[in-house]
Amino acid sequence: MPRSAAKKPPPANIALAELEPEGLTSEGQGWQQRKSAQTRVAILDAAIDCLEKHGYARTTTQLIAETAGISRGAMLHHYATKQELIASVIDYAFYKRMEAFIDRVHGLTEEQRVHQNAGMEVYWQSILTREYMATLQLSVAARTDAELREILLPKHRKYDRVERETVLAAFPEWSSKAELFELSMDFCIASMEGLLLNRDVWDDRRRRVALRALISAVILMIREGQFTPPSPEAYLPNG
Amino acid sequence: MPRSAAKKPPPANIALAELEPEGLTSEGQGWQQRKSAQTRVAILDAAIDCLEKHGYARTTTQLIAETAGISRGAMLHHYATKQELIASVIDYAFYKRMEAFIDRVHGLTEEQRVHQNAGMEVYWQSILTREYMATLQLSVAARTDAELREILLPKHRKYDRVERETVLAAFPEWSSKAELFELSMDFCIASMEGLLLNRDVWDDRRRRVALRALISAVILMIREGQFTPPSPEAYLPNG
DNA sequence: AATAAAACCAACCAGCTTGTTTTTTTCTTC
DNA sequence: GAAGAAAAAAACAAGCTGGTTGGTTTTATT
Repeated sequence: MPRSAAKKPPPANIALAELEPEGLTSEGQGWQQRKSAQTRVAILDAAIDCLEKHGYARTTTQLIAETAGISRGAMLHHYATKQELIASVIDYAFYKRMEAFIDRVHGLTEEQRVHQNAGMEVYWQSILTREYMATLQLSVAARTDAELREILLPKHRKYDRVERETVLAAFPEWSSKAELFELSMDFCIASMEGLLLNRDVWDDRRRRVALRALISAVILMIREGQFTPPSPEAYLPNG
Repeated sequence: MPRSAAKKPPPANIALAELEPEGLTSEGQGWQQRKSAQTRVAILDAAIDCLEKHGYARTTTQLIAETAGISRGAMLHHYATKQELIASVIDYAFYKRMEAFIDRVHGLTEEQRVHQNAGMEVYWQSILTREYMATLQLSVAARTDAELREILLPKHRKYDRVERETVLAAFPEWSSKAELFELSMDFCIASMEGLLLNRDVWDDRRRRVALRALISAVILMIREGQFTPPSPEAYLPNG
């Protein structure tokens, strides 16, 4: 029942390499440890599935165990409490998503990567994943759940930095304009998240058009240096 | 304990007027009906509070009743089931938010409204409300809760149309370019929602910069007609 | 081969949530 | 003023969740 264990491509940058989850490599020593790693990966993947399909509130330990194909007791042997499990899920989901992102970027041709701004499309792909949806569910839940927020927020802040480094490492030609690049990233992330949220209520055409507008806006922003608002702070009293 | 009942400004457009919630006017006939309306408003406001502060999953009937300052039995007298209550909350929150939006737009000078694009700032204000947050919580919950989705989705689609009409009615000069205006609205809504979600993890400056970039992008988009992406569909295989 | 440890499983308990039912209070109306 | 309806409160029943506990199988060690 355990799913295929995580592959091991060489970590693409230092910041990400440090975050590689432990105890999940199925190449280790004894049969027991290998089995244990497989089970853990199965549990984490099951948890991501549950988070994506049922949201944080309905992701019960029972449901995760069923999805993973093991008993609840077995699961609680590997992750004593739900908090512990969720913490591991956060790390696992982020690492897996970044890994996939890097893989996809490496799959681009130089032409696509530099001149066709395909990076944004790849990033959008990384947002359409189970892993990202699971993370988003946790983020929203954390907003109203102090306990979860205490676990998630520090990790989120750290991963925010690592994500910047990772993306910048994948597009080294922007290193000289790091600040502008990161502003564009922020803008891009926020907009794509919002787009993702409206997926259900908008039709396909509408989403496509909005996404195209977004990508165009970012390209323009990054080309021109920045937009020049007519009266910068005039209509931004608070927020 | 019941809060101040809803004021009654003349509805600003037809589509919105049809949606005015019933049974909430505290000017009606007998004392009992007035009291009943006050209690209902108190319950709905309490529910919005709870949704914003605790999320959908933790918004229990018990908690709503406590927040409203009444017993749970009293609440279930007015709204027999939780579904019924939530359905009313959706209507109430949307109507209240649109009402406030219209009020704020009417409060703008012609200079602000037309030449300074203050409409977007006003819209951002309407997103920073308890009502919007409560709605957002419901939206996210509905994604993984079939029962809730059946209640929310049709309302959401309807309100999406009404919102377009309402905003367009507030900015009639755009009627001739309705399609472009609505595309800009979509883009604006998605981006602001995403921005709202990242409120906790980003610092104040970062949010401000991203918001400014967003507003600038929309202004540019609406001025230039549309952005011209280098290769429109090239990097949009799916999504 | 025997002991220790890891992995796994099943049952239980306390707390909470929702919806129903019953009772009490308050207001309307004849 | 009294009967009846509406509103509010309280008590009850059934189901689910998370964490704990005790027991069983499998693997590692000596």
